[in-house]
Amino acid sequence: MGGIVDAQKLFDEIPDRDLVSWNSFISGFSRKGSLGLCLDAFHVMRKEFKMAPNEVTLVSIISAYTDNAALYGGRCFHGFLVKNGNLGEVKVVNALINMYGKLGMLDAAYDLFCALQMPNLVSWNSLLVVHAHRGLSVEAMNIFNSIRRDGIQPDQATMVAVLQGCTEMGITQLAQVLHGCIFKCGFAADMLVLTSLLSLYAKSGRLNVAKDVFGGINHPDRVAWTAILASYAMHGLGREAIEVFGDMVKSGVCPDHVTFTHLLSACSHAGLVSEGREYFEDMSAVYGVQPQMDHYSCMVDLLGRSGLLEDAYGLIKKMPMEPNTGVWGALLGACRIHHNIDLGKEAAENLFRLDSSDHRNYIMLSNIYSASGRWVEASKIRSLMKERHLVRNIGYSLIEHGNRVYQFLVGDQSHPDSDKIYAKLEEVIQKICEAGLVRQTEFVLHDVDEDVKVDMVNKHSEKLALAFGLLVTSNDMPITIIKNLRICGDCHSVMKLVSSIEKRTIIVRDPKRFHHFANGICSCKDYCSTLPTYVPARWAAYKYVKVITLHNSVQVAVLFIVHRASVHPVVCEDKKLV
DNA sequence: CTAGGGTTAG
Repeated sequence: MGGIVDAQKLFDEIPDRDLVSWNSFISGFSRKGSLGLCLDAFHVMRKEFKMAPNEVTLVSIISAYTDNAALYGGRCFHGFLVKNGNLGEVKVVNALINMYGKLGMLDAAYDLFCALQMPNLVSWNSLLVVHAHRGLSVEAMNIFNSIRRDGIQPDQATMVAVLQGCTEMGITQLAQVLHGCIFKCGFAADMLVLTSLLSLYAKSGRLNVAKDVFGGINHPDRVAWTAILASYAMHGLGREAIEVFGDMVKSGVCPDHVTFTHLLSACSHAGLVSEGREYFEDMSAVYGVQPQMDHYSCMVDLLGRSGLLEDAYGLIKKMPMEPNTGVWGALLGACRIHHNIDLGKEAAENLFRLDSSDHRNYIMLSNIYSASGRWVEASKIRSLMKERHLVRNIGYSLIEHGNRVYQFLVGDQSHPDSDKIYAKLEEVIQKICEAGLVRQTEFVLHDVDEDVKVDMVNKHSEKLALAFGLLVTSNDMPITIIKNLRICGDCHSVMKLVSSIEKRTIIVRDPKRFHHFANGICSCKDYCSTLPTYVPARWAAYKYVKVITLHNSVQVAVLFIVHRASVHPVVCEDKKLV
């Protein structure tokens, strides 16, 4: 809409047409997210005022490309910079590293970094952050190691990024080593770093250690309080999360929208419907936080899970904004639990309308149909999925033993002791079947015989990891399994029974939360998923998972050599030992 | 130029 004219008119009102004015003008547009105006101003500045940009100008423009996810334009601009010899300034290259990293071109980011004569700490951090944000834990650790090996003193941003990068793996040993680094590098009293650390511990299954780290923070702020509250919620301790909320308010720290998201989710998973309703009312009335889309999702989830499907639906109808996929997804999930096909269909239709590229939406609807024996409809959805090339992917489970992390895929036979693992699994399953295990196979999407279904379910990666854990760990240690998918209903029942029959504590982290199994019950109060194992889209970016998808018999072990408070993870790819 | 906490369908 006449961008150049607007930009010029606006600029005419500024008295000093020097570089500083131009830069503040351009960075203003950049911050507001208007890439078009940003470029118009740049054009006018160069062509009409014959002004040469400096690094501030260029960084603002690159940021605008990044924020607008304009990869093509960004690459052209990169070419323009090369042509004009503008890449001498480290800040400009750092901005480009950030742009490529955020827009998914990690190789380009890496190449730019390597071409730098003198990378500064921000260059390193940018490279680290883009890998950490993609969940590339091993790469993030390698970058962190390089920083330490080069004798560079990491700063707050480095520490935060490496801690975030490791959360995806949820490896306790890694958290402990990084904890050591934090002390060694002088961040023992840094609230931002400690907040990330407690979050990492919580996500590695060590809620108690997370609690200790939180206890060591002087005057925790809103974010730190929210992090510990979220940790309790994630571990299924709804009542405790509510207590934390009370303590937070008592200590004079104001909750914000993120705090309420976790609080409502805690109420939902603890089945505390009336408390959740109260907090939903209070958040705007008492704390001045207006409910956003996420809070409506949480409320729909809370009401829906507890069986109040009509209330949940009523809330959706009353929402002041157009419900998004999250809200409909929460309703659909509730419909699955309570077998409400009509409402579930409406939710699924809305999901299709809003996003027909997400394979989860197909699975959910297909699942609703197959759960009620409507195989024709279920198979229609499945073929639609196939038609649209929405492929299913592989699930895996990680388990620590010694200094190694073992990864099991669905039906994995690559472990050298695979025979023993399968034998142990069979023995355990037989034992718990005798104890009355009811197999849950309704989430198998294929219309096959019951015993085939049981066979498919028996090979789930978490069951293999569990059998491995039973074989190699001592009886007094909990078995901790990290999964890339939600745990399925059958595995969930198996874990519960094994915990009571074998008298073991089993901890399973799925992408959303923890399940603590002990004495035949689970901390999630059975609000678990009952879905087949599909990899969510974001996992497709994982390099080491990709390797496995290509060669099914590759065993990946991440080996950590702990060496003077620095970690050197090495990915070993041992071919299957036949 | 990097920069803490993130739930809800899987």
